[in-house]
Amino acid sequence: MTVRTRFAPSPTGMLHIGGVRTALFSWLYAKRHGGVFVLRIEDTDRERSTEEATQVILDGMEWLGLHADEGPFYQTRRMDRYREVLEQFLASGHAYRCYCTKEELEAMRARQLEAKQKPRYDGTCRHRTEPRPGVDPVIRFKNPQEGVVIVEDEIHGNVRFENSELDDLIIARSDGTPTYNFCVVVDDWDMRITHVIRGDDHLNNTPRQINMLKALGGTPPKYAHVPMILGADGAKLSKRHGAVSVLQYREEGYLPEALLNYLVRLGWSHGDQEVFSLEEMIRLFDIKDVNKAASAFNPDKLLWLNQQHIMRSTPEHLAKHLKPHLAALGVPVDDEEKLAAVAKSQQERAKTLKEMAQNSVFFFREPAAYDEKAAKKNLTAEAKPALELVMEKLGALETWSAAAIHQAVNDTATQLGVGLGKVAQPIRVAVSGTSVSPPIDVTLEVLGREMTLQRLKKAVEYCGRV
RNA sequence: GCUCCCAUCGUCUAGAGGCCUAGGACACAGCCCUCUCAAGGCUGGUACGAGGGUUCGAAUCCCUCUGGGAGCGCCA
Repeated sequence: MTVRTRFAPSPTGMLHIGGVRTALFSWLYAKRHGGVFVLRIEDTDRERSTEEATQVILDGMEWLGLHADEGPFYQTRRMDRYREVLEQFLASGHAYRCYCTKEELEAMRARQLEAKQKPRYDGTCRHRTEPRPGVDPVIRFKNPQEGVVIVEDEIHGNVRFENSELDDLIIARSDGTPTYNFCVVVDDWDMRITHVIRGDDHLNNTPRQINMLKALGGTPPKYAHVPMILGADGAKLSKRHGAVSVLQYREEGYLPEALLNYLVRLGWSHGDQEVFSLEEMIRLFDIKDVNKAASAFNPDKLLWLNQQHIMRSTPEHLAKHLKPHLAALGVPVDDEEKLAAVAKSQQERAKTLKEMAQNSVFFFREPAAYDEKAAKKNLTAEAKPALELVMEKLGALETWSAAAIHQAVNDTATQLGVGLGKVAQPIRVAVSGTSVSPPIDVTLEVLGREMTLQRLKKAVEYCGRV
């Protein structure tokens, strides 16, 4: 049987890393088993669902590369099917119309809470035969009152629920629209989902869903309820630490594979390995190995992993992702070859693409001004002779290569009887405007002879002025 | 309140009875390397929530407690 998994977010809030992780687990599981990954948008709550949130889900999945093999399906377009099953349940006696008013329900709830009981519907309308005038009924599922439901969970093992703990849940509102738990069951069955991988906040819903599925004549899929992600402070994920739109991570300069790597390691591991390529994740990941306990989101480790992935990337891959960040800084680049060379020179010293872009602007545009401290320390009268000499040597170079540049810089230091730093640092400030850049030979090579000499000339003049 | 879930360094985790004087990673501190920043290397501190069992032996199995989380909506 082909493995079929699904990711079924509701577009009521922003897609954040918690959702992305369950999506990733489902996607990985499908890929690993040569299965099918389905995307379904659960938008039955017309009040709270937004176009914007739907778009974030679609864009986020696209950016991360978690492509759906089927879908996106929208629940709002499946209303006819839900109505059909509703009628079927009503006809077969698996469901009934309930005429209890909201006020009555609230009163019942208050009484039960008062008596320190679990609030639940008491089944008043189970045997009602006549409609109640003036009340638009809801439809309730007639849950079995005896016996147990065993949820066979890939992560938690068998979890046992007494049917006597469950009540008759509402599956259609008084306006006739179906509710979440019901739609999920119909959809998962219709879409022939074999593995339901979702947050463990749904574990308690599962026995009801299994009961409805059985009423539908279906057989339960495999379940895997994955632990939730907590904020860095160990509390529930909030906007302060990670509960932001996934797209935020793109803006901040994270590589999609780095975010995925971070997320896959939350609650899952493979020996001591920390860095995983996408291929390794697919090959090594198994839902059975996922931990049961919730885990806290650690931005520092995500940052470190991003750097690891940047270091391991090909310059071309980096260039592709770096480009929009440079553009955002007002530096549109069309020289792909130079962009790749820049990325290569920076990939060992940037934790994010945003940072890389900021530190790479000087390769394309002359700095408006020198960093004050850097200039004061390095563009001094003492540095002037070094800059003049190295400028002369660089100008005379036959080939403009890192090796040749390295030689020229070294020779300058030797000739002047000073350390390499006394020559390299002033050059660095001269060309980049700051005291930080890739190794000076590489920097100059990528920058090109023309811009190098031009900026050195300016620096020499600057040294003369102070 | 009731039901269900969970519990190893600050954080992510390894550990499926002896290999554990508990390993790795992030972060932190120090040192080395060094043209800057990084990267890399080395060193260091910090953890099995508590109490009972079972066993020759328990982080690992069982029970109780404690602590945390989820669900109990005409939300998803």
